[in-house]
Amino acid sequence: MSESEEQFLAQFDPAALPRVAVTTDIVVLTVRQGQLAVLLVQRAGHPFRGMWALPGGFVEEDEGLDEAARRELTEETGVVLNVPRGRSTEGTGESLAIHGSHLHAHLEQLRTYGRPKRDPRMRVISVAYLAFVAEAPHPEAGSDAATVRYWAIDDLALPKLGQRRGTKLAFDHAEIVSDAVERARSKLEYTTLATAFVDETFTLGELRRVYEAVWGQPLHEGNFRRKVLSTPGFVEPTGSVAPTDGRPAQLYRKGGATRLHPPILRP
Amino acid sequence: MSESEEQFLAQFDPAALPRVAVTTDIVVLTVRQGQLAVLLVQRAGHPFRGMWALPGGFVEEDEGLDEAARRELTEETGVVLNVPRGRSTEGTGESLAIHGSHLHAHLEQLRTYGRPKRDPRMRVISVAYLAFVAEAPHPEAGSDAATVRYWAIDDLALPKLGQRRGTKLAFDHAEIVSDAVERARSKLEYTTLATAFVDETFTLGELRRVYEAVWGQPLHEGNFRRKVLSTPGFVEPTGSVAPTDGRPAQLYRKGGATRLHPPILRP
DNA sequence: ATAATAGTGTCTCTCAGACAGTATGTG
DNA sequence: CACATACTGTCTGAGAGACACTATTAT
Repeated sequence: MSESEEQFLAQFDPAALPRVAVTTDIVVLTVRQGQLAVLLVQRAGHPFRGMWALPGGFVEEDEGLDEAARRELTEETGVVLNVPRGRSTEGTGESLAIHGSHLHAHLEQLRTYGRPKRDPRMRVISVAYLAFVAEAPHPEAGSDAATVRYWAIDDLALPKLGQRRGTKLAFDHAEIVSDAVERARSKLEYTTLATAFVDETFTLGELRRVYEAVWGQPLHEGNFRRKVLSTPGFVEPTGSVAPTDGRPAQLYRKGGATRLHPPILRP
Repeated sequence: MSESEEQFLAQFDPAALPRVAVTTDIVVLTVRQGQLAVLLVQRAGHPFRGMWALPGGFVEEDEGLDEAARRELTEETGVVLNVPRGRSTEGTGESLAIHGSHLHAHLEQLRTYGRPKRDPRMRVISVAYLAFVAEAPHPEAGSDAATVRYWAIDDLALPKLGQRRGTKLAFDHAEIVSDAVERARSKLEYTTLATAFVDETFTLGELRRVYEAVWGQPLHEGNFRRKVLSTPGFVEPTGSVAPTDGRPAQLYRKGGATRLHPPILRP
């Protein structure tokens, strides 16, 4: 009766448990042409062959969840995430490379989806991740996917956001993208993560257009500027300027702050 | 080469995938004696026998994740969650029964933990849930656990919250509880979920003490009252009063609002 | 009476929304 | 020049922090 832990572990039988698979799916969001967009792959194999889906796949034996998300993203889209230093469990900023060129990126866990019949192959639990990246050239397809491209959120059928027309996605990926967009909208209110959508240096106009694309509505330029500059650590001036369609603008880089106190609330 | 989806599914072999188990763990938070507290069970079997842990266990074959969380909670603590109507995928309010007496409750997914060696038995992915319940009598142990009790958060060793002294928890449960507390603190800022910690009718003093317990600092009574009453749909007066240690107080019930605009920010 | 909590009123400061106006580039 | 965008200044109203004061119970 009084069994040791070693004895217990030796006798433990994993085969007695239900057969489940664990996958990760990654929602890579970016802003391009003034619109919020998501990176999708067209499925080369069954199930849902030919339909558009989130990049993702099965988690391997001794692989962390974040690690699996990064690996699948690379395999299917060519997008490479470089982890700066250890601590892979939290949603801290990461650096992203596409075909060698380095950009900002942010990766965090979104939510886990486990409805029993969501995958026709077997019981699959999917841990969804959310990444914010700066605008980048269209990636190339990896080994597991036929085609890769960014889709504007407005061109997808996402019931939760009230968009019923548009391209239908595989599995429950429309729901996942919808949750990701809502998370992104909320994150922009309370954190400085808008800077993850722009290049390393950026103008306040570029930063404002990120907010406008994610929230889907125009912001007042002067008030936005006042708000951003009055929040310590949100952005720091670099001293250089960048040309625009009008007067050249000061360039800024991301500051040390992570959370916005007080937040910038959606209008 | 051009295989039908039926053929593909018939040939699909789940045994080729790594062997993984999926569990749910539930962080039940409540406020008792002015302190934020969490429901823990003392483990009756290996691994971590004798240590305190979150209620939870393996997800079964055709069972949704939310459903598994509720079932494990009941088996280990006697706490029964009644789902009001369908729609079990989102973090909407639910009703909770302990030994027959009904109370409010709220259940939502917290985050998924999947570090490769977090469970010595095998690779285990745990989907953690977060529940807010009103103060209730101590539950009784269920079949799978020796002892059940609420622990004040301040009496646990939670590194992320800066508490290094106190009871150590099994697995990575200290990290999970820490994340849950941070989520709860944040939710009280932006949502009306503080009402999930009190009875169906409550005084503004009781509601304020929820905020004070979760945030760990006193709030200004008059300003809190003004803020809550000026937010439409946060609370509605019932017309009756309740005795206190001083002047009797008006009773309120939860209103229809879910999110707070603008939020009540932590001091 | 005092203690304790509920509830009201008000001053001030910060800050967001609105808007006007100036600055500096391009065609 | 017109046009586009960057940037500055100011008015106003909403709301949070601080504080004083009144109300209603128990002991």
